[in-house]
Amino acid sequence: MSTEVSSGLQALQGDVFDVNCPSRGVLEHVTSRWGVLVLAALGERELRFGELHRRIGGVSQKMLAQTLRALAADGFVERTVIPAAPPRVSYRLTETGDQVAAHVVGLVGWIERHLPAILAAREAEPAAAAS
Amino acid sequence: MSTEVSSGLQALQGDVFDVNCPSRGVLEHVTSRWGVLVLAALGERELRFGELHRRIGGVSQKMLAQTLRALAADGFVERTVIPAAPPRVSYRLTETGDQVAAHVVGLVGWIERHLPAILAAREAEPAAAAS
DNA sequence: GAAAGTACGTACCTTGAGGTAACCAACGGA
DNA sequence: TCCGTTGGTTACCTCAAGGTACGTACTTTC
Repeated sequence: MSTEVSSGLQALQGDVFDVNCPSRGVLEHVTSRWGVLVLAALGERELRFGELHRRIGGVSQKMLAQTLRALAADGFVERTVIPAAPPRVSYRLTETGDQVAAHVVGLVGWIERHLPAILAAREAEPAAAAS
Repeated sequence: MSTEVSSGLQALQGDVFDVNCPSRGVLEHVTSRWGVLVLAALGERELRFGELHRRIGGVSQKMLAQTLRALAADGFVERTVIPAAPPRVSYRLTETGDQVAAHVVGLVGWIERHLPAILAAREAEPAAAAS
């Protein structure tokens, strides 16, 4: 078990292999379809809502807002409202957000660099590519 | 555009921010709900189907098989059948799989270690935790 | 001889992720 | 005066992710 309180002491860390561990939730926010891309985009620099929307191809405003809310709730992203004529909102990574984003950017970068090799392997193998 | 063939030259790498880039598919296999956990589990050592099933809390046999098929198709996981009485099947990371898994393990490990801090931040903030 | 373990495949059904579209409020510009 | 921009929210609907359950084929164990 993980992060047990019942025994009187907090676990020092989580265990993603445990179904009930709250780390599962955090992991799913971070590795969600749009969560990864938001973190990767904000890993480059601070961005406004519209900029994020344009940067991440295919996101709807709804999902972008929802993803940002989840990441903000976990303390990875900070939301700043610039009180201007049409109020502009800026998003940047927090200190902890910067650390997760570093891992995410590393993963994403690896995939981008090795994409040709992966694609080649796909066609070579007779295995079915589902999902 | 990414991995363009129409112009006569293969792009050297993908771009996850492009909706049509095939890296999106690979990324979603790797960061899928069970994909992350399978890679993390196999990052520790080679495992049989049943062992994976027991290790990863909450997976159904169906999803485990499906996830393994997708990861095998991308060339991250190698399937080995041991021709025994009830044929046993073993799964291990390929060389490229080992590299992605390293990133995934790093990310997962970071989350596990920082879980208490994240949970504390969640409660401190008034933001709504959705999804 | 019945039950259980191993490694799935498949049919069926539910849930929720996620898309579309409309609406809002405030302001600047034509 | 009406339109467009910014950053959303909300309602509605669809489709696929994913769970449950059962079948299979062969073997060991009780």
